[in-house]
Amino acid sequence: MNANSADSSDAVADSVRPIARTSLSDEIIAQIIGLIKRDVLRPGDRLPPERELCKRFGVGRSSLREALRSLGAMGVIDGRVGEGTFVSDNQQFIQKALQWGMLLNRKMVGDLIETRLMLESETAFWAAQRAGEEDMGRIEGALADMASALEDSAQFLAADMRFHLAVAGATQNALLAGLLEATRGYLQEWIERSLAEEGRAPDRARLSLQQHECIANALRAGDAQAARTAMVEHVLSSSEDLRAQFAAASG
Amino acid sequence: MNANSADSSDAVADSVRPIARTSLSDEIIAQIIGLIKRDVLRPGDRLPPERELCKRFGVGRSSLREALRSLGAMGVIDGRVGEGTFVSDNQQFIQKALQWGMLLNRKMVGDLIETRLMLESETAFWAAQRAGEEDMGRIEGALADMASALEDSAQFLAADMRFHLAVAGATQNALLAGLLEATRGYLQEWIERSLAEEGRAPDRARLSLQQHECIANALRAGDAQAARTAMVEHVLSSSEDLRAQFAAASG
DNA sequence: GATAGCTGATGGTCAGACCAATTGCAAATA
DNA sequence: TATTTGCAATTGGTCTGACCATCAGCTATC
Repeated sequence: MNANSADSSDAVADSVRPIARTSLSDEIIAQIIGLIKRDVLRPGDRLPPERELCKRFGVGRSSLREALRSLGAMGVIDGRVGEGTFVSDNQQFIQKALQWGMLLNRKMVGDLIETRLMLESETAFWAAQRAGEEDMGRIEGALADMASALEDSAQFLAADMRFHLAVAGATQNALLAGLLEATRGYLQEWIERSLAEEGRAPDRARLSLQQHECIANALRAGDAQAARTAMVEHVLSSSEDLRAQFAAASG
Repeated sequence: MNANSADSSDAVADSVRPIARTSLSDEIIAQIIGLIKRDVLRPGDRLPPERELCKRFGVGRSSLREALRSLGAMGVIDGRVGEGTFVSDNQQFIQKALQWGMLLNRKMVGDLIETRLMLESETAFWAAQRAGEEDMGRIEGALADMASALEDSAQFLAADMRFHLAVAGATQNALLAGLLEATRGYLQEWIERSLAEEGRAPDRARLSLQQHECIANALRAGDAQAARTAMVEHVLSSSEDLRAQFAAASG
């Protein structure tokens, strides 16, 4: 290779960039996401039948279906045979991601317990600063439900979850709320077992309720530090059982 | 509907649950994930050609390809025409999830900046308690690179990122590290602009280096509180520019 | 010894067909 | 009339076989 050709190839390397080689499916994905983003397609909406979408996009059914598959894998859409394909009501990428991660890496459950402490405490911190009346209503509603379900562990747990999700929502940070919801959703299974196998569920529930009241008070007062502290205390105490449960399950 | 049929249908409702109706693709996905989890397939490995996988799984190519598409959407595998399909070296579900979320919801960038503060500070907290010699080596190596690249903002930024990722790795919590890596990866673009358009990059870099040294010292000392505080300070100061940048871009 | 060109392997796409589940309507039934 | 039964259309799921575009590696050429 002589000096001349070397020069020209360097000049080319600086001014030329690889052309985008996107597959048909990827373009379809981009278009559908665009439709959802621009609210042309809303959660719950039904997409046109595949065969019609093929015509509209001008592609074969394989390409279209592969695009739909990708969207489905991310939980963006959801197909039901005989009915149609629907835009998911709740766009939960992060849940999906954790789901996949969990499939591939079981240790991740341990990490999840740990990460949850951080997520919960920080959501409490920010929720205290940002919760509006509506948010507080949801939070205290969940608290009331917990109080009236001390004997019914399933209902108690459901209200418990509502409480935490309401707090997450009050942060006004969708990403944070999504992360919390995802981790919580995954740990829920273990939490259930932990509560069920305990035997002394009512006692446990009473303590939990008390801790939640503490958190709610801090939120209502707008005291971010207190909210975080209360949440840390709660999560730590509830994590103990959880860890034991997990250790037993994975051992 | 008479009383008898009502009774029986209720009895059925209680004891019968919907049978799992998993599609072929989903089973293929499960099997491939199983192979990866059991280390039969390792990151970087090449899968058999599609046509051969079809025979082995005993399915048509559409089903197989839709399965591969799903895995691809989650970043588990990666197909290159003419070469083959490969298991991704880094399994980054969370990155993928954020990527999708970002496509669908632009506000998420704002949330990301906020969430990053929490992630960074908490990783510092845990890293201080768990960093081994190897981790500290990586961290201090990155710090040295930063020091020697004060004038080269691109290199400085790269070393900066290495620093933060090394800290994340030191937590020994893959989930936390993944979350941090994902958020960081996404903000990197904005961080670059923020540094580039500033003009006074070297000054900015010097301050940044100083803050990183502070963090590294706390980590080396195993002082978790100090590490967190130092990280909060650093991220807050660097976030100011970032926020301005983002506000300008989205405004 | 380097280059251009050929060949085979491989992912990407298409078309048409059939299957299975679901819905909705219409006919048969009580 | 009210309920059940049964058929037909719709729709996602799958299969087949074909063709294209791209890439790696080999081969013949200069």
